[in-house]
Amino acid sequence: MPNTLKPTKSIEIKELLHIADRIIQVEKGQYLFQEGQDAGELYLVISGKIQISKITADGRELSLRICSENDICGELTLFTNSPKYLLSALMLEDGEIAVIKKEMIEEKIFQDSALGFEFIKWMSDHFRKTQMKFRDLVLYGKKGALYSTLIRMTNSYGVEQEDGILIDLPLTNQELGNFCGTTRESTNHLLNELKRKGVISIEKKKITIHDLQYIKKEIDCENCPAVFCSIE
Amino acid sequence: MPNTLKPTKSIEIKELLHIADRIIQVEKGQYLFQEGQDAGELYLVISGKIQISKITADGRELSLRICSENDICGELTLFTNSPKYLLSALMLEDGEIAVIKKEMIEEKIFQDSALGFEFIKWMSDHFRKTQMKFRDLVLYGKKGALYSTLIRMTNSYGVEQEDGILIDLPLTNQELGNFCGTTRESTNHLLNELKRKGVISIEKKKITIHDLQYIKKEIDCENCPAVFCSIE
DNA sequence: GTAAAAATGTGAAGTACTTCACACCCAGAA
DNA sequence: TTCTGGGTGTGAAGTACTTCACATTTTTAC
Repeated sequence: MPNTLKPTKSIEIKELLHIADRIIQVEKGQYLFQEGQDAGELYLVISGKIQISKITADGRELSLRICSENDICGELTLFTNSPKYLLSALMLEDGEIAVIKKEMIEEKIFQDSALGFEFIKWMSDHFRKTQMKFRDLVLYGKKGALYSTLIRMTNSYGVEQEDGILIDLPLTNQELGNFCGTTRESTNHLLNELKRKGVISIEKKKITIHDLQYIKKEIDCENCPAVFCSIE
Repeated sequence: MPNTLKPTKSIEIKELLHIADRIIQVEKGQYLFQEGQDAGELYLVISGKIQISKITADGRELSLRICSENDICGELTLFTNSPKYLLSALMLEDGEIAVIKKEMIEEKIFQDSALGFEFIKWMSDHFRKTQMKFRDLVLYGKKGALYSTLIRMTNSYGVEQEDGILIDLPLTNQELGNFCGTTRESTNHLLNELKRKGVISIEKKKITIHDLQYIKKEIDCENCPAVFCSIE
C-alpha cells in the first residue's frame, strides 16, 4: 500500500468482521447494491474501492463517496423500516467485501456496548464529513464544489511526490463532475484554468496538485483535520 | 401544541434527561453556542426552537436545521478530540434546554446499551436527512434548494388548514435564503413566482402551501417519509 | 400615532454555469 | 496500419443566479 495521507481508521471497526454473514468477491464494474433494491445487509470493505452514488430521475448521477478498506457502506437503512437501498454502490476495482445482516448488527450493537461505541464513533465521523461537505458545495458554487472535492480526494488518496501531491485514483472529467453536481464541460474548464495557473497537472487521468494552498485559499478552507474532510 | 404533521419522535431520547448536568432557560436571540467556542457539552431541547447555522468567512450564513422539543444539538464534536463547536446555535424562541456533559454521554452510552441504541437511532435518522438534503441542494439548483426547503419545513412545522398547509414558523426571505444558500432577492423572486401561480401565499411571514404536489413534482420529490425529510 | 427600522418588490446589468455542437486526441481492436 | 470509441478541449448561445440600486410596504419602538 502506498504511503497515502489518509487518516488511520479505527482498528476496532474491523471487529464487525466477527459478525459477518459471509465474505464475497466482487469484480470491477459490478454493483454491490442498487437504489431501490431490497436492503437487508450492510457491507464492510476488506479490499477494493466502491463509489456510492445517487441517480436522479433525469439520468444524472451524483457521487457521494468512495469507500475503501475498513469503510462501511449500505448503512443508510439501518434502524429504520425502510426496505430499499437509497443509493447505489459501484465497484471501481475488484474487491473483497464482508456482508453483515442488518438484524445481526442491530442486535450486536445492543448487546456489545464496545462495538456499539465503535459504531457510533464511525457514524459520528461520517456525519461530520458529510455536514462539512455541504458548506463547500452550497456556498461557493461549482468552483467551490470542485475545489473542495479535490481537497477531499487529496486527503483520501493523496500520495506525496517531489512536485506536489498525486491523487492516486484515475478520474475522468465526467466522474469528477458527478462528485460536484456539475457538467463535464464545466469541470473541464475549471481544471484547465487550474492547469494554466500551474496549480495542478494531469497525467493518465490522475491529478497532481502542485499548489494545494492556492486551492484551499480560494474556498476559505479552514484546514479541518482529514477525519472531517475526506472523500471517505 | 398545534397538530403538526411532524413525525413523532422516539420517546426514549428523553432518557438523556437523566444524565443532564443542569437545565437552563435561554431567551430568544441568544446564542446557545457559537462556532469556535470550546465545546464540552451537548444540548437536548426541552422547549423552544433553535436554528443551527454556519457562518462563512465573508459573512454569509448557511442555515442547516431548526431544532425543537426532543432534538439534540451540539453533537458534532462528540467522539472526537475536536475542542471547538463547528456551528452556531441561535434561539428563535425562548426555551428550556438540558445541558449534558460530553464525557457523561460518551460514558453512559458505553454503559447503557439501550441508551446507546437510542442514540445510534437518532444519529442514523439525522444522517439520512442530511444526506437526502444534499441531492436537492446540489442537483436542482437554487429552485431545488428552495422547493425542497419548503417541503422540509412542511414536514416539520406544517399545520393542515382548509386551504392547504401552513408552515407555522415566521420566516423572512433572507432567513429562507440562508437555508438554500441563495440571496434574499432570488428567494423573493422564486416565492413571488409561486404566489403568482397560486401555489403558495404568505401572511405575516408565514407561508401557506396550497399545492404541495406542484412543488414536489418540480424537483422529482420521491415522497420520502418525513423521518427522511424534515428541517429537523 | 409617528418615526425609524426592517423587510419586501423589482428591474437592469453582470457573472456563472449549462447546453449544444463539433473538432481533436489517443489507446486498443481488427 | 486503420478504424473505433471514449475521453478531452473549446467556443457560441442561452439560462440561472447574483449584485446593485432604489422604491414601497410592513413592523417595531417610543
